[in-house]
Amino acid sequence: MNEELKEAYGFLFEKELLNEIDEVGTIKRMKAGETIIEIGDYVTGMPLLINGAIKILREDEDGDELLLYFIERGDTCAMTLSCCLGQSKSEIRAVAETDTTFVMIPVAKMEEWTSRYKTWRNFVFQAYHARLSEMLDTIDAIAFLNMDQRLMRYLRDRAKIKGDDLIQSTHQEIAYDLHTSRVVISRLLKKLEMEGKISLQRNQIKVIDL
Amino acid sequence: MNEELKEAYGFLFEKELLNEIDEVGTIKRMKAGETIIEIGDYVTGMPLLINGAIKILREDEDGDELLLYFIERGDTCAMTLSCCLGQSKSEIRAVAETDTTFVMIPVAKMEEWTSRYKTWRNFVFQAYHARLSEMLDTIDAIAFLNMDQRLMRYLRDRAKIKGDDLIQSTHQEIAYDLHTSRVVISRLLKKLEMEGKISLQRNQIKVIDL
DNA sequence: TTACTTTTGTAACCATTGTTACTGCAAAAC
DNA sequence: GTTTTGCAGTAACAATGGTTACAAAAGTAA
Repeated sequence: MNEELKEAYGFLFEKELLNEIDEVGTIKRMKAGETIIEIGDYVTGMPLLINGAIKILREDEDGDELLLYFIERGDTCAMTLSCCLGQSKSEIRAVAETDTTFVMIPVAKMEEWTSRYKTWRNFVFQAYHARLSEMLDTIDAIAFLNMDQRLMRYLRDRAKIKGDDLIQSTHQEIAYDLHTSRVVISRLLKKLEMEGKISLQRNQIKVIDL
Repeated sequence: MNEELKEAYGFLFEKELLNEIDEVGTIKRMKAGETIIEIGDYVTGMPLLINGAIKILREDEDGDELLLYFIERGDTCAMTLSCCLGQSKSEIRAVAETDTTFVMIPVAKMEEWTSRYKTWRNFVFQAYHARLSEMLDTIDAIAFLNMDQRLMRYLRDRAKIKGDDLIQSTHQEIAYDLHTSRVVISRLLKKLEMEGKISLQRNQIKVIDL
């Protein structure tokens, strides 16, 4: 049995289910920045995240992006899950935020386990629950917050997920995630630096106190 | 067996499950405008919508509202569902959009049925799926559309749900749903009227061609 | 070193949306 | 009928965020 799998999911699933996962699942590893699922792709499996983090993005017709939320260890992508059950194409893009490891479960098994294992069923429900909550948070942020507050939230999230106060990206990349322009982000970052909340260098932002 | 229940859910659930629903569920009727669930309420049951429509709203700390989506016949509120399983308080407000009839199912039964009935399980998954989709649409609207397009979308939705081109509300009510101000809505409605897309009277909007 | 590319800083300006304030009108209450 | 209340129309202005344009700085390659 794969050790990483056991470590990440051992406390959730019984031995029997873990064995089945180990048997039919395939371990995948992705480098930070690689695209895991593209919009419109047929969803062939469901990823159980073992290590790292994945960011989930939405896109409109013009190709404008928006970050929806991050997925971390012990989580799965309920959106993918949802697509699996509906046999439909992906409505979102998934990109590795850090180097990641996950187990890919074939669609067919998911269905079967849902009736056989109570722990699996609970896991799936809890995944849906978590995703709905994240979506609500995202909606709150877009609808109720100004860009400066959204930016602060974003920086906090990124720092937390990386477990490090140093965020390595360009202003342009942040602008894509928040669906705004580079100039706006530069402007607001400068303001945050003036307020002593962050410090700026080329390609990196250090979170001091957000 | 309740006839309305059979009519709305007969094609989804087997006879046995329908009987159980009929037995433990209580039929509720609400007038348009009545609040069904308030934010912070403990969720004691899950509503299966038989007739009418319910609108689901989100609120921020300042009491500012935002319409998330509508629920129609044959649907349930996945948010409520999610709260049930998590034993938590409601994160949203549900208000009857039209006069509505629904069956309230006690939380305990839900869990039980999830393991016993495949049809129920599918129904629950499909409800989650539908809700995630609606949330995505909502996010798209807020993030990618301007207020005039959001307003058109809103009017179309309301007309469709009511099955009638005549929408009865004040500009202020619309402003609340879209989380903007009355003046902005009046301005945009006037523009739509100029363009021949709607006609305006006090307390009502007639959709002509949106 | 120099030349080139990428990233960031900044100013000036525009567009959309939000705010305040006031008016006229319609319906309901008296 | 008159008065009162709530709704809608509109103007003027403010705030936020988006756009264009250009310069300076930092990093990379030659």
